[in-house]
Amino acid sequence: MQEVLQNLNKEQLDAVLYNDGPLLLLAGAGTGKTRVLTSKIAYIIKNQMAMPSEILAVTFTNKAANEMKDRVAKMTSLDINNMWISTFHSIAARILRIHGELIGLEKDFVIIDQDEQVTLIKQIMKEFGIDAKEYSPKSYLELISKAKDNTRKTKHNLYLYMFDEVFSKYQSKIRQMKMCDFSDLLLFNLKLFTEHLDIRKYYNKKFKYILVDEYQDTNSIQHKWLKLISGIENDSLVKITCVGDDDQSIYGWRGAELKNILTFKNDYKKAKILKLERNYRSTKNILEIASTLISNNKDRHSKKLYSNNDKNNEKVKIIICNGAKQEAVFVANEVENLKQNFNDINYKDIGILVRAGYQTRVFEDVFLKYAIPYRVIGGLKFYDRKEIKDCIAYLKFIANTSDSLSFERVINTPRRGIGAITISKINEFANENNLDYITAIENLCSNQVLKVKTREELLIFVKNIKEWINEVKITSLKNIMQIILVETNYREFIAKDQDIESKTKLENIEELLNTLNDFSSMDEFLEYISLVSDNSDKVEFNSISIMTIHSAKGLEFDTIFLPNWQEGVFPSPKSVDEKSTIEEERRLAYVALTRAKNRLYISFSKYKYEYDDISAVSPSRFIGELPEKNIEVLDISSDNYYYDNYYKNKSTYKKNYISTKDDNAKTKLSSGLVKKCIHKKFGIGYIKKEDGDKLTIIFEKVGEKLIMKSFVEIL
DNA sequence: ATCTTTCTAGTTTTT
DNA sequence: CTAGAAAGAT
Repeated sequence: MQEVLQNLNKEQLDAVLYNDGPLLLLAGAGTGKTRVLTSKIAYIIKNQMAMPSEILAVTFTNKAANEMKDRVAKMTSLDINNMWISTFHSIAARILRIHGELIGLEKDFVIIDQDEQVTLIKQIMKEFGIDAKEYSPKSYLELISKAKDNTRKTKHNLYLYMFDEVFSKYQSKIRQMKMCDFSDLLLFNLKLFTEHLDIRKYYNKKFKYILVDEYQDTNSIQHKWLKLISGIENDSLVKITCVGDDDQSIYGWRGAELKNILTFKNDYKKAKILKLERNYRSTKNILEIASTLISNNKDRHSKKLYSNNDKNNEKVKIIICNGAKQEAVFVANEVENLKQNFNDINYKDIGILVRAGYQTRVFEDVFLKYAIPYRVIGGLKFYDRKEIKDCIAYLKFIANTSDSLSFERVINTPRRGIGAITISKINEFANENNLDYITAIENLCSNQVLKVKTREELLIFVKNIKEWINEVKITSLKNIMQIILVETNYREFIAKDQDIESKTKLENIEELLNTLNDFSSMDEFLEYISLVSDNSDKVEFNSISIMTIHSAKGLEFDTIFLPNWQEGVFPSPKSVDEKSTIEEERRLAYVALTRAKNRLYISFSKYKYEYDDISAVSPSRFIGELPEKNIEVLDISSDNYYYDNYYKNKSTYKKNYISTKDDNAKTKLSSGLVKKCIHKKFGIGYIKKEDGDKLTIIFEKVGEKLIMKSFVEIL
């Protein structure tokens, strides 16, 4: 028992030991909230206050859930598979798989992904004759999820042409395809719990302790769901522990309601409120600028974070740059400087956090040229790649031949000579007669409506699908995928585009096959990719992490770079008019600042270079809110070392840009390599051997590769 | 039906 | 400038 409680401070210990009723734990950034949660679970189990299966721990991300599982497993050496530690959505899905049929849900419902949602909305807009230029499909989707995620029927302040019609069509279509979107998972849970009291009571009784992470991010459905599953209506001393930090609430745009955490006592009248205020992560300078910044917000619980960390108390650096490119070059150079001057700093200790996804690109460009290893976290996910989606669409269609989205993806990939007209005929016929696609095609082909060639192709397709449907019952997922790939000539279809990307695509497909090995059933796999799959790489290699601030929440790095702190970027222009959203932007800034342990760099540009146009921009208002005594300003905006006429003469710049790096590169260069080159994907390399139009190149990042001459630029 | 070219609109954050 | 969509050509 002692080892579970070891290394906890007084505040943390109090939080772990309080188990008499509802508890709200306000845990500031870096105060060890995950430690408290995991220690609490371990304590409850070791003390035999509950069985592992009687504990429910809810998180927002898979990353958080996995981390919690790992830590609990280490502390208790128990099988964590018995425990309900996962995201809101996974738990909701799990419950629906068991009881969904009671409320008319199919046992094998599929979760719709984002791309599919967009496709579907586009389809519906077309049906209603809504111009996609005038109204974006995304705006409909946004409003739909807003409407769904809000249990209170507040009227939305945004009106869209024919929104109600689009909404109800969307809903009926996804139900027709046996699909649920993310909001549905929780909505159906609410339905289940309200219509079937016995089920609700079963879960109230089953879960003796409920723990909720990042409570400030709950939306109104999740809030209601928690009240139902915890059984608060019948028991004012229900054992629920909610951990959160109102200052880190950054998902308001997704429906999160800050008031859930601010007015916790309204829901749980007997609640105890505890605070964690000792920060173990950051230096005093970092903590002070973060605290000062966030104190400009009005909507918050008051709290005072403090730190005893005196080591390496460098001031926070503000870098004034000329443009986005220069900011990236500065970071690249500074990274190398740090690595040279401090032995304990490595690429993996460095994080670059940006406001929006598109900002990562400049860094990718520059790091590739500098041969600095990096990875973009949360960017393009494995399962979002075209080739992978194609493969999965085949699997999904086999599992559900009413799935129109997978059908449309699959029917003419690879090319079968089935075009838009044939597809819409099939669609129409299927809809009118309420048939699945296979039956619809068979019926259509039995008369003479379609051309002979089209008919032949369609019948082959149908025959294949039927075979695969049978085979999937008797063989492994990997095998069926392999069969599909061979019989559709999918690999050849990919390989015929002879670009370098086709090779990686083929590799991705092999990777998918490997992954399929881990699953015994289709359902399990589909659930995994839509809810559980983590987009972070499994192999953790030593590289700089580049990501959005949103996806950095919960993480920490020795050194953090925060680029592009300009008005018009951060705060995001879409949020400057409303007070509530500007406070959320400030919280986002607070999250960004508090990720840093020892070193923090904030930079901004004086100019933006956009669409071949230059305009002046001003620094973010948040920079003006930082206390001067904790910062140090460095203006490099006129420094040629970083700038080098790039915008006046691209080619000159490119050469200078590489040459500034040459001295470093030479030291890395093993002897015998002569000609230097750049590859779009692999970065800097040295040509070892030339054989006709093929080159053997040793890349700094990825090692030796055989590459076509035309794919590299020789310097 | 498919491949090629011209045009045009555009950058928040995600389970 | 660039991705994606519409129009044009085969």
